[in-house]
Amino acid sequence: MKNKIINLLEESVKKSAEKGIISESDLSRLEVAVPANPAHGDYAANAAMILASTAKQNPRKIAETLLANLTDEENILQKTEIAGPGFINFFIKDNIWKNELKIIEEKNEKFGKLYIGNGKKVQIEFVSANPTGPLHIGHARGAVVGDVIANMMKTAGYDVTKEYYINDAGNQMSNLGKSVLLRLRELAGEKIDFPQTCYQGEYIKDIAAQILKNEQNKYLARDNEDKKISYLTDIAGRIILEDIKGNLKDFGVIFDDYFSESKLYENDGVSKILEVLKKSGFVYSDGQTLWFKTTEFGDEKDRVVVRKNGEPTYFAADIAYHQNKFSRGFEYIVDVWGADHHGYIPRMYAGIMALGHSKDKLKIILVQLVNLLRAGEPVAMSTRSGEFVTLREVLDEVGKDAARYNFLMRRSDSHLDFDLEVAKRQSNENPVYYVQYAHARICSIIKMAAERNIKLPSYLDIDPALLKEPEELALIKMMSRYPEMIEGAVRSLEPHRITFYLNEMAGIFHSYYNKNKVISDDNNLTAARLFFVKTILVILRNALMILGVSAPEKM
RNA sequence: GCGCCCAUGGCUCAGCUGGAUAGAGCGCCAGACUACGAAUCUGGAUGUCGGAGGUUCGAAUCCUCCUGGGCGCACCA
Repeated sequence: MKNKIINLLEESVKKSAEKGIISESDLSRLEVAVPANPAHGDYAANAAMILASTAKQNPRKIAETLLANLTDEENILQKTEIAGPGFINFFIKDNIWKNELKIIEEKNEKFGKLYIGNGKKVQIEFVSANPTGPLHIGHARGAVVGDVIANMMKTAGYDVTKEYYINDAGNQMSNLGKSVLLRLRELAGEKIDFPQTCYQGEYIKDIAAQILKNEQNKYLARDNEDKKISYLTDIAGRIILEDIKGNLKDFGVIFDDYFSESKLYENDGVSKILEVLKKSGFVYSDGQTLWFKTTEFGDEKDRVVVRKNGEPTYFAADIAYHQNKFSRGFEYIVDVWGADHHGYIPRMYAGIMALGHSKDKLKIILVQLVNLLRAGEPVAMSTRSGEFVTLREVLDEVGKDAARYNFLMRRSDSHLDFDLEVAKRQSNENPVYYVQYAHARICSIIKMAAERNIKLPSYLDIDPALLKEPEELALIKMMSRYPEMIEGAVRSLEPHRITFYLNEMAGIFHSYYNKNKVISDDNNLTAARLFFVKTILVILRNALMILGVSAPEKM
């Protein structure tokens, strides 16, 4: 619908320009938006004000010209008006809006699918937590945001791959092996002074116990320590990664790929990239140390890529990793990071730009930390002490739907209070149930109709003119704009727009439900309303599907 | 010290990339089930959009400075 208005306007601008009445100007700033106040029409355009600055004419006069040259071939406009400083307000005929119901019915689960992605290959990388411990609640938010962004982009016609990057090459990993070794010896009865720098969590003991059971005492002797640690690192890493995968799966997050950092080092992959950068002059040496000139791309200082001891840094691997992504044919890359990594952004951009990739091929989404509460009181979280609430615990306690929905209720770059008590409460404080309840209610109505042998009508069976309640019209417009909402969410990569949309829509529906009976003695009215609520179901389902939240038929 | 991100009713947050009179939810008070599901609905008020300038037809939104919070500033990942 919005596109139709834009087309009408563009035609008019062209026509007016040909006639020389106005000088055609940049149309890229042309904006058609839904006004906050419904009295200002279904859509409003700022075209006249935009053109006024270059044309040096009164915006209202330009608006008049544009309207005079507007040809509404499809006859969709009820009226237009010029308002305020030069807005053009468009009022669309009710029957045109109602026509959208037919489209929703026909497209059904495909309603809201877009083609703006055009099959473009996109990779979205998220979570990517080191397999040194279980996922905690902070990872959960990133997991949902990444997953839903992926779903949105798929809906919009992108060819999306979800990837988890495993940092399994650093010394945090060998620290894991060391922690396990020490706990093993402790379990075997030795008195161990367990260092602060090691992983404190209980899960380390569990893993140690498991290994001890399988392999008895072969780690007790003090020989070949490095070898033992490396072996234990490998085993523990695998156990933890399997646990992570299981948790993510139960959270509804399934990755297409798990990409191991160590793979980057195969065939000297990392050094080869550094060699390339050296040749192009972005990498220079300072004694044994290799530096990357990230300052050339706006970073505060240059960054080390190979340490004095000859080992490449994490950053070096990350450059190679991103090059690898491009080499695999991804045309657009989305990284979802914790907000505490924001200082890393200029470096990452420098990395890809030095390798000849345009900056706009990479988009980094920052997800702010989660403030965990229980009944309003902060829950102590400390990774060092091993005290944290895991994703598993959140899932067990509040459930997948409530957890996911709660993480999607704010923009990802703003802090989120997550209250475990509120999230599991089945009450009006919990929007997920508000939306799901609307869905279950409609299912219930449809079931009731079936029990009374009332056929579920299709658009051709009903008289759309009977849908004339204010809530009906509001919902019809809102549903028609669903694809526009999705498009906005995709362009801005903002999943929270979907939850806000759903809350609003469920609100209008509940209000409508309380005022009006769907099933009544009036057969024609019943048919019209049954069909109408059926289309609401379509939108709710499609949107919840993108969020990875279930649409229950009863609750 | 330098850099990035925030600051919107009592609380938690939206505000469609600069638009018209700034919106929800929670909480508070008072009401609505012999009616398709009360996990619902109806009504009631609260704002110098942290402060001060600037940009223009127009600013919560963009620029500068200040105040107050969060986070970064490794040859860690």
